[in-house]
Amino acid sequence: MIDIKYIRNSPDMLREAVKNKKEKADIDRILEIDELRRKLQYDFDNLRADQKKTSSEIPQLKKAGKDVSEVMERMKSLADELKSISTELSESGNELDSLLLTVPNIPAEGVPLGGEENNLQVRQWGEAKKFNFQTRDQVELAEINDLFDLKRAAKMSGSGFITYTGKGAALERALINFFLDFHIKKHNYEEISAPFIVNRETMTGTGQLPKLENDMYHIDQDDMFLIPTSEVSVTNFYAGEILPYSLLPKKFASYSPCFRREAGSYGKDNKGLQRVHQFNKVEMVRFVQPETSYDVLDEMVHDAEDILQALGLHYRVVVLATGDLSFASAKTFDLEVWAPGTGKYLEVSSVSNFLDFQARRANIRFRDNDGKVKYLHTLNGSGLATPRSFIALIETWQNEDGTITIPEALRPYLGNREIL
RNA sequence: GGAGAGUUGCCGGAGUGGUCGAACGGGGCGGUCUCGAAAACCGUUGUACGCCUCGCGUACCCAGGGUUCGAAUCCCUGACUCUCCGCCA
Repeated sequence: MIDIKYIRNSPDMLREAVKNKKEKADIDRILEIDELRRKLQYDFDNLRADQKKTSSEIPQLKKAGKDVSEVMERMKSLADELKSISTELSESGNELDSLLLTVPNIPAEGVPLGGEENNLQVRQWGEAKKFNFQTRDQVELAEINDLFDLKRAAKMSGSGFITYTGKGAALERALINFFLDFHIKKHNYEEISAPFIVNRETMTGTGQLPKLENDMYHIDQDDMFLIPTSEVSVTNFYAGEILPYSLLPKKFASYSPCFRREAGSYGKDNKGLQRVHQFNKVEMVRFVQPETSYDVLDEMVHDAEDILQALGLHYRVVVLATGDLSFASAKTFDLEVWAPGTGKYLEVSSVSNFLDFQARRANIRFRDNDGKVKYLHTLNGSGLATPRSFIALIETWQNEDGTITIPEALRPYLGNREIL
């Protein structure tokens, strides 16, 4: 959520942000409603002050044995007037609130303008591996090694679902444990495991709602949602709280399945494990003091990179252009890992700084050193998602005979075997 | 799923229609005392919005409605927590 005062003072900044992010928020209507609401609030406050003052005098008049019928008469009409103003006030308040929820975060300075095509590579690590034999892609490797079964998964759940089998299931579980342990031991994250089903308020807190309602699985009976990422539940862990200064900064690592309808994206890069409705992910979530958030953003990108490096996977780091940035994010880096069999870079991590945007929505504050209550900053990033890491790993570490060498860092999680 | 109890400020906990933003206790902070600390004593201690901005006004006692001139206090609906019973991984 963007501070209404900020919108009031710099509406052009917001018009610009809405345009660059290809959003539809109506800034002019917001300004209009805001002004109306404040006028009504002013009138209401004054009438209310009058009512309270007179009201407190009534018992005294009664005690003194005076006739209060005239005062009562006036109070009655005052009460009527107040009632109608308070109705208008709450109507305009509600409209303002729902309009404010449609305003996206403002892209940070220096973020490239334009759509996906303007995403900018900032660095890369390693290089595309050369093979002296004909490489196979994920699907071929999966068949040879019995790693996953898409047909049978579709039978149970439909297209876009996966069933990992045998060694594939073991490898996937190894990846999850490896990711979690890595962040906990090497980067000092605190492990957390929050619910996978959350309510509407929680989805609104991190900014998925109202915009992305159609992209999420919804449970009608209870009006609950399956989380698309554990960012949602973990960020809302502190919703509505004022955290003591000593608690910050807080860093969580969380494993969860992620559920995405991917409405409208059928046929787009969806071969094998590339784009699925349910996948596993280890997420990093941070609650930090405002002045540190951009440093923390860089740190988190490195935290995610460390994993790819430990697995010996070539990748590049890209800063997202305004049009590719998510609704709530001010600045996002994507990690794209090289998948030699598929012949593409695949997005395996997205690390974002939300500044105080989510904190305002979810009402997460902290008491600063000076005793003042302030909104904190939230960040999160994948570290990492398994399906595409899985693809890059098996394609990068494949051998001529179709077997897969396990990268050393992962061997402790797979019975210390060298070959999967 | 059934029955009951509860939800008040940083915490505990009063308050059942009228100067209640809220007694009292604890904690925190400041001060007196002390070489220093403890004890004791004194003071102070919520968030947000608005305006005629170092002051004043308003809102907030789980949430949303209602009754009333007036509600933390009465009524309705809902959420959550706890206890017991049932069911169950």
